[in-house]
Amino acid sequence: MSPRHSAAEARRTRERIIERSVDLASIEGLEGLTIGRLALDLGISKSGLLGHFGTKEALQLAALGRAAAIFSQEVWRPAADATPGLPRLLAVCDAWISYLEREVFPGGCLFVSSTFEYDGRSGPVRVLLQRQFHAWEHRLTAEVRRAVAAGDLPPDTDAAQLVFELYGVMMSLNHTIQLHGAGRSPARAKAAVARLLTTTSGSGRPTSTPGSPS
Amino acid sequence: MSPRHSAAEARRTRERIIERSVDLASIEGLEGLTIGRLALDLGISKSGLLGHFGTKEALQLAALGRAAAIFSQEVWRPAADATPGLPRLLAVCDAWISYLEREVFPGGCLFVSSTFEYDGRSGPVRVLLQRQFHAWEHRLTAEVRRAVAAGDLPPDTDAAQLVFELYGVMMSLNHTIQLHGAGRSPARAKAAVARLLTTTSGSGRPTSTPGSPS
DNA sequence: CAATATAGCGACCGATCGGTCGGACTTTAT
DNA sequence: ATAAAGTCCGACCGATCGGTCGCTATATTG
Repeated sequence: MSPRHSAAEARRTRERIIERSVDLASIEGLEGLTIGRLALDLGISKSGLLGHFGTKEALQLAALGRAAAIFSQEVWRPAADATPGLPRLLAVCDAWISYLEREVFPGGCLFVSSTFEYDGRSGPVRVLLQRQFHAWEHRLTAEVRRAVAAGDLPPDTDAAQLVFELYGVMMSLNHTIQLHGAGRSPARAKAAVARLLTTTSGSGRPTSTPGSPS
Repeated sequence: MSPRHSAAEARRTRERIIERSVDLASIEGLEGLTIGRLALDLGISKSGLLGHFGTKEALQLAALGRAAAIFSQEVWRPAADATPGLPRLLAVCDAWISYLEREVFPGGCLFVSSTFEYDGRSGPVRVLLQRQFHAWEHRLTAEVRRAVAAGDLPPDTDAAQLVFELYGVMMSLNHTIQLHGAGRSPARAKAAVARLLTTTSGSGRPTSTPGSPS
């Protein structure tokens, strides 16, 4: 049906491969993603699939790149319209929590799981992961600093420290969702973010029960 | 050299296998741990190794059990002598950070990485992981409640929320160490814990730069 | 001492892994 | 029309996977 060997169709095939790879890798891991299984899943041949990338590693890098695009689309873009500084930071965190809650990647955030998969090894995949994390960290830190400059966060705020802790909240959320199911954890994550980013005068006391936990 | 087929020697062999499995699994992952590699590494045969456990899954479960014992030894026991409640909680967090900082498992906390490896699957390994996490969570929560009862934490403290956030700090620390190297992250983790567990009157404001960051 | 149990070994199994190769076929460029 | 480029396939490769099956050698039991 239809031309199956045109250049345009080839690009579509490549896209399909990458898309499926991202989903599969989030479940089985970047290494657990196998060419044969992927090809069978897509109804194409192993060699036809591999012809698009050459090696499995190239496919992994492509999948990671696509995952970054999806993450950016899901977490950063919804907050792009918010005013820079604290409002955008809050919007990012909301989108981030929603992204984890909706399980955009069926097996949990691909970056986090890939990091734990590749933390002991070396090679291009690990390097790309490091760069991606660093970039995201940089984006967040810059936003925190903007919030500080705007006076929405205390002037002595340690931006890197705040980002470190925000990360922790999101990783705890991701972990809980994947292992135990969502449950109350999204609400907990929201509460934690609020406590980290909201400097209501008087009480910054941590972890007290919120009024309405929904 | 020496009797190599005695029952006592067999137990020692089994121990050696499990110990090595824990280390290898923390680097390569529970699934990436392969029988052949492990046997070669220990200088024994594949079949001789597998004879002790029957299946790879049994070996994985044994490794997870051993990892739990090590974790308990490293994180819980140093705090066992502290008085229950907040002091013990602080001691646990200190030991926890130290455990991550010293990289007791060379590839990072085995439980965390295993969770991300198995979160999409099912079977005995995942079930054991769930139980182990639940047990640890329970331990921590009980300690938080004890601290609340003793008046060392505010009476309206949400214990589960606090544990959720402590988890996040430790996971962020683990992640940072494994991906970027330790650097300032242990200090950040300590600051985060202090902010979560210390209720100095007046300022509970988050993430301000500490006086001496070492 | 004889009988039994078992630790460990070497050879081997089917399955699957990532990857290669040559050709069939279609599109595109000339 | 013809040549060049490119997509995709089926067959195949060596390596490795988890696991099985006798077998030997030793330790334990009676």
